Amino acid sequence: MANSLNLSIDRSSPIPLYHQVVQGIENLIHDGTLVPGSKLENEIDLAAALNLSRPTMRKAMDELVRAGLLVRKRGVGTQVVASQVRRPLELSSLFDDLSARGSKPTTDVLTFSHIDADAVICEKLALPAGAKVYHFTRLRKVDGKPLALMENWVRDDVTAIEETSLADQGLYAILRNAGVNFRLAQQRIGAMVANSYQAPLLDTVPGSALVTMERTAVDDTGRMVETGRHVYRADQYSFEMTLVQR
Amino acid sequence: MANSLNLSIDRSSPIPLYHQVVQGIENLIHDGTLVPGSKLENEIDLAAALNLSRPTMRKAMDELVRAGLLVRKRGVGTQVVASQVRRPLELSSLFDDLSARGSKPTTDVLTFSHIDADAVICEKLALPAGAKVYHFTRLRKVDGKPLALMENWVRDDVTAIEETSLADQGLYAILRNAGVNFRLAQQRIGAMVANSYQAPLLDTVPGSALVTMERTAVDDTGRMVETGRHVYRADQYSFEMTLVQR
DNA sequence: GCAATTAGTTTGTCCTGACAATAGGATGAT
DNA sequence: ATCATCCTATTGTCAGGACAAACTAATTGC
Repeated sequence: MANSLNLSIDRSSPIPLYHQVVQGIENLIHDGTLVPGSKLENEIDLAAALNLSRPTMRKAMDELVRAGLLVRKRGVGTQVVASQVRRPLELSSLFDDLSARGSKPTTDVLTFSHIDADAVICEKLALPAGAKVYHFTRLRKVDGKPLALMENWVRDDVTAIEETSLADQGLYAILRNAGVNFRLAQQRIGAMVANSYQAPLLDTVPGSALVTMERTAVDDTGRMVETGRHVYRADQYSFEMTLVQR
Repeated sequence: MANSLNLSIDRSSPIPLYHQVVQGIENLIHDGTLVPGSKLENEIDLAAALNLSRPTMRKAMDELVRAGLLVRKRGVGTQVVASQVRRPLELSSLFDDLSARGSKPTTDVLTFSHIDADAVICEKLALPAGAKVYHFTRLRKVDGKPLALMENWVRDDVTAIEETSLADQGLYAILRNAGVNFRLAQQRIGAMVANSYQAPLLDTVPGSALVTMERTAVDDTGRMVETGRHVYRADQYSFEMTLVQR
């Protein structure tokens, strides 16, 4: 069972060795070479087989354990988790997620303004009173059918935002292009029933179930760049994630 | 700004050094000694100040970065994230969460049976056809008010479950006591509107919003031990989490 | 004055080596 | 046969060193 993984490591590549191992094992699990429940060789031998040091091998396996693909037990070994693992939902935008799945998301910009932030928004973005922010609401459709109604506030000292660019691409893509490196986000997921404003926009009826998501995103300098409140049609969207015990 | 952290490391303690550092810095952030946005000393000096090696210091900081408390940038340094940090919601049970918050959760066991798993459950728990499982539905109340309606299936080869013990403690506590070490869970969060069965149990009206959660938990041997479908009153519960970019 | 180069700081990656802790099976004694 | 003990395999923790890459700021050259 414990066959040495058939991986190729490119030491001249700019991408870190441990990350190459992560991707390699991920692929082996995805294409079925590593079947769920099977045991891996011990990390010492694996490292030797790939001409890597043990810490590097360990770092790769750590990532996979955190991602929920592997399970380790001291004195026993490492196993492939028996589950059809979905992407552990990292910090990404809805637009990117949908695009990656092959759907074609479109965006209608419903409102767009550059305004003084009210007290609540100043609080959420840790801005001084009187700061200005971009505020806009968008309707996200996929294959022509409405999926999400999104309201966002973005601090205006990171980049200028044009209404037209919001129609073309996701908010996160715009901010990334402007040099913003997102690091983490605080998120809250709940539920509500559609009101008479939301229902027609989402092509549903008042009283139908909606998933709500509030998020505030922080960049690599510790600034809170963006906060927003989104609602999704519950029959077309839900949040999947993998929780890992530490 | 860059004052050496005032931490005490106990080398004789059984808890790992890096974890002591994690807890120490967590406490400093919580009690306000390390204010949001402030810069930490560089890892080399910090390690030296605590008489630790750099890898150990780094491992501690890695954890804190993953937990969303710190933000690092090459060539620049490490900062405390400017956010009112909530617990990143790990793999824990509702019962434990509520208890930790000081609430007093109670449980009504509505149904309890030991049955043949149907095809869907066998699929979810990766069990062979014809395997038996425990199936039960519970109503979780806090301070006497209903909060969640929970339906669960547990494979029966991990431990025997008594209906009476479910009323006293959380499911995860029972399984942990039986020697089950949970490692990860796949989770999906969505929304629905209360139907005529759920509404009276949750002390609300049909048509009100509910948060739905489906979860399958895996233990350290890779077995899928438990799967369940829970619904929560949307006005009393939501899921909070911190997403970290890797 | 302004841009390009350079130097210094800090985190990122990778290596080697060592010992500890745990799980599980093998072994031995009762 | 059953229980306790030992042994082995494997992961967990920790140290110390080396170089690379990215960012900042100062210096230099024009």
